[in-house]
Amino acid sequence: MARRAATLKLATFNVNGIGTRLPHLLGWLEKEQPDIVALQELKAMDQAFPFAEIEAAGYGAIWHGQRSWNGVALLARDVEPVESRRGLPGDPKDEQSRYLEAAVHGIVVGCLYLPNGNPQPGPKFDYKLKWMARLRRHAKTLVDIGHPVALVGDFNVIPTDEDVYDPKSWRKDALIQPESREAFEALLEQGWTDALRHVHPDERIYTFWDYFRRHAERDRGLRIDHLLLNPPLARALKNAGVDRWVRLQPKASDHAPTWVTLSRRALPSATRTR
DNA sequence: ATGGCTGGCGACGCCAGA
Repeated sequence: MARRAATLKLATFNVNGIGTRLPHLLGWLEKEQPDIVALQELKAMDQAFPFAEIEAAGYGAIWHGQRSWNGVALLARDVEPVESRRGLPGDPKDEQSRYLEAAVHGIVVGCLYLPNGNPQPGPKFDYKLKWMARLRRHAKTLVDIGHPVALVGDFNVIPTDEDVYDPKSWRKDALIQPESREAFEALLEQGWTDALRHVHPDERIYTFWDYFRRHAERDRGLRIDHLLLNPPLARALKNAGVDRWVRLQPKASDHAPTWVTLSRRALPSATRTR
């Protein structure tokens, strides 16, 4: 029997259309073997989610689709995620599929697709800021529960000028506005660790490159996909990175899978025994 | 300062993304 790896790999990947990107997703799962995966921008209704192919790859899954836009999912190697929440609390009229939460391998994982907010100013930017306020309220209930929690996904926020190849060219964009950054900062101040920045404090490291001017090949990108860890989970953090090779493939998503590895020994025993 | 690419939708151009 194969010995279990000492680390657990948790990743987030905005696929920009699960239909078009299924071959990329399956190729990446096969090569990198993540244990937990949060997906965003399925751009597909529930019945179009390719569960058979994902299950054949060795993953259990839950998903929350939507016609044309949005859509989030959680995958777990060898097990079924145990859903704890579908939709962000705080606005019963919000119809957009942007939040899904589950217990997976002993960790509570919130998968989120934060609104883009462009153009700003305007109603879409207002929606973004309101959504971030709701996320902060919900995150506050999770950060101190004394159990490992991760909030991961496409946050659509460039936290600092070190997280963008050219801040000037993004000056008017919703992703870089002071209000967006302050809301993200306020979230971190609850006690969350920005895992990628924690592991790489001084490096330029991007998770998104737009489709223009060969920006991916020239590594002119943004860091907007984040993995936030609460204190019990941050203690288990071993490494973090971006699978940029996925972005350099033909017909790729504009985002790359972004991940952390976690020491199983530093996690509660439930994650080590079955 | 602007436009450049891409996916989904549903029938060729439009909306949304970031």
